Amino acid sequence: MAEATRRQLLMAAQEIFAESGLEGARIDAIAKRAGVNKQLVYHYFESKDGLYSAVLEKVYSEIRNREADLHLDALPAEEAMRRLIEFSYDYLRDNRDFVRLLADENVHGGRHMTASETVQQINNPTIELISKTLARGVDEGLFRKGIDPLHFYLSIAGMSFFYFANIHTISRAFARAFDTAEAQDERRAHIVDLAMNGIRLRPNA
Amino acid sequence: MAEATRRQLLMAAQEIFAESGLEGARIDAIAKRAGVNKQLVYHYFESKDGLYSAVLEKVYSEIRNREADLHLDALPAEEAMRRLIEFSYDYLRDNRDFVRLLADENVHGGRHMTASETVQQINNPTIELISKTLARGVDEGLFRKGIDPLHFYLSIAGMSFFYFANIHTISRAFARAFDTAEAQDERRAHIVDLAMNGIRLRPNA
Amino acid sequence: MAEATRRQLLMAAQEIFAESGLEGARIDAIAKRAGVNKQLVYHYFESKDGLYSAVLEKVYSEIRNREADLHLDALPAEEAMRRLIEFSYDYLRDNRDFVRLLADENVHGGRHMTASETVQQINNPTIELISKTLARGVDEGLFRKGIDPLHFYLSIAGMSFFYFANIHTISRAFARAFDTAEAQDERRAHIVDLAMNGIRLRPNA
Amino acid sequence: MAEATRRQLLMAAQEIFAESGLEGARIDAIAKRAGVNKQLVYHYFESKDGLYSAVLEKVYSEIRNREADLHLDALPAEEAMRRLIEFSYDYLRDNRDFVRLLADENVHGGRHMTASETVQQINNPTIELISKTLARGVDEGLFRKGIDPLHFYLSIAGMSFFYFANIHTISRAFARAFDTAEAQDERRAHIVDLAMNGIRLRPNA
DNA sequence: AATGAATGAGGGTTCATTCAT
DNA sequence: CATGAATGAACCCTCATTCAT
Repeated sequence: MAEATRRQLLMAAQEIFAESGLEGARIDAIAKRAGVNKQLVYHYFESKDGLYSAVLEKVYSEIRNREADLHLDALPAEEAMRRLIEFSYDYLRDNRDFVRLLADENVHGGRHMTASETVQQINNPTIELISKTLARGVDEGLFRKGIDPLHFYLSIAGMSFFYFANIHTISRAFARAFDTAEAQDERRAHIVDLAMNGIRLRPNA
Repeated sequence: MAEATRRQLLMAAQEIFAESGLEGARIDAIAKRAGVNKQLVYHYFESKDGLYSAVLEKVYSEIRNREADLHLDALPAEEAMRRLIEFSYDYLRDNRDFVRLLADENVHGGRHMTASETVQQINNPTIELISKTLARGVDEGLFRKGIDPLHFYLSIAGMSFFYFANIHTISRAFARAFDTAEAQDERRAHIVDLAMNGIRLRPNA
Repeated sequence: MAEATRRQLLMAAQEIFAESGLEGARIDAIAKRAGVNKQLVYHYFESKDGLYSAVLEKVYSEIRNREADLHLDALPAEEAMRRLIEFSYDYLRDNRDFVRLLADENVHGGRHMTASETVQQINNPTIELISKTLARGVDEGLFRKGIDPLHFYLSIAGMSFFYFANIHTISRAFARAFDTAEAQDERRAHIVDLAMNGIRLRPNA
Repeated sequence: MAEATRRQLLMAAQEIFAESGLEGARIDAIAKRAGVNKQLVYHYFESKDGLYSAVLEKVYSEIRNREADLHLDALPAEEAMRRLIEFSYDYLRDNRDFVRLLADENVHGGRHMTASETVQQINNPTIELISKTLARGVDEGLFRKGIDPLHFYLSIAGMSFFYFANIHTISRAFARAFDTAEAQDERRAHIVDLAMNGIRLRPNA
């Protein structure tokens, strides 16, 4: 079945690109892991770069569905914001491929995203959500005024992303294991604490 | 002169590895930019990986000297911490090569740092500094208790790093130019604001 | 057709390895003479050494078929042994590639033959044949007792091999042309004479 | 001291050329083993080939002195010839470098010997010696007539040379260790026996 | 006499890609 | 839809050799 083959290739490519980066990945290895002929890569995706772009589209688009499920509107601002931060952390923790692919794409100057429209479709709703939640919090007298939603997004994303993207050098630098569940829970708690207090009008003692 | 040649190579390599990543970089291009013969790479650094490791050592060790110049001990905790955050942001802003090399090294699993001891020698003093400054702030009744210095470091580093490391995808995703001086100043102000309020006992309104 | 390509490569490689030795041979030259792309060497044989091993296997295995055709059992011992010596000389004379490859492989410490089983399968039957023929000659009262078949094989092979393998230095040393048909016939006659009389009970006057 | 340096280089070169062949040998390795600067190779020998030629000259010229010491004239023909055969075997056994260099030089078409006169000066006296000894044996009624001295030399040399030159493939082919002292003594005895009986009028039973 | 620094040519090998079926 | 065979460009690296002192 044609569609199945395409999917196999995409899955294998995601794994291998995440493991080895764009240039480190081998078309042969991808085809082999997908269990199909190498030439099909060209049949379906035109080139290695085409395949890479398709993988990026795929991992990006997978976020959307998840975010939509949050249903934060019904919650109080405090609770909503906390969930948003947690979600943003959890997503990276559970999708390490996404982290690695994003890092790698930036090493390559983001050139595979030029053509893509998916990326914009994804991030802007998130900013909208943050914006609304911040505003609600301000109305409720909980959050400080003047927090830029985009920058706030970059901050919470950054605090999580940095941890997972650079886990190798960080582990080395601090001679500590950061790959355990405990370490990751600790990190999560810190981020939530720092970000929430960073925007609160009256922080927790 | 031998030492000059070595330095030339190292500089050229830093630039090109930062531009293109480990695998994207071409030994030919590095030698050409250094204005020396290609074989000297092997004479001085043994291999491409050896050269890459040497570049990483170099960029890492350059941070140390800078940090030592901060002299934060004499300042009030609030001021000291603000300067530390600013420094950590400014350093990444002014050393984009470092950001890209760090990202790339992590894409490759951090394998070039295994042998290096330089990395540890750099980060631990920073954590010490943060630790002391946090303690002083707590004593002065300014900062909240219980902030983990290592995690706080990861947070402020992450907020800056994410911005510079992923500037390509971010610019694309939000259809905004982040490479201007204004945008960067804005980002800096946000990080300082969020981080400082994140640890303050009584945040600024 | 894949098999044809493989064969072409093997033939070209045999010639060029025999001409220039393992290290003197150029993969480019082999591919060119085979009329195929260089990369196919790696596709079919994995490496230059792999190709070299394959060539050795080939030239070794080609002896077997020939030896089997001798049918010495039906002949009197004297005649059988003479034919065996002649065959061993003629084979080297007519397969100079084999001589050169064997010499070269030994220059390289015989490392390509470690894996091969072909070699043993070839030589042992020959020793068997010599052994039986010597025994028959002893029974017939023609040959001396106590001739070691393996050493006798090494001797007749050596007398022929030395001549062909070192023909360059020999020609130079004795300022004589050894590459003519006459010189070769003379050598053949000498070897047969010396070897046969060496094992006879009553030598020819 | 200049002469000492030259000698060091020659010795190191002999070893390494014998180990690795002309093309396998590295100038760097030779200089290092000699404990001198690489450039001196060019100073003293002009090129790698020049050094190789010098090594060949050296190992060839070392035979001469030895052969002169034999003093076979005073001995009975039988004894003289036996000693000659033994010497020719022993020399190769004790100078494996010579064997390997000779084999290697022939793999390369003997091109380094073109210029040399040493080689001729060495071999011709040997043939003379054999010739005289054979003649004396015929006169004494011990040896057969009509043995060609040059071919006889090639035969005894070949029986020994083949054994030592191809010891790797031979060991492999017959799954026997040929590098032991016992095996070598056995071989020596066989060669003497076969060659002597090959030329005797009445062989030993 | 001797050295360290530097070079150019090319070697084996890899890999994305295309051809032919 | 899928495959096996084949290619060309280039990459890392090696090595004999020369330059400058």
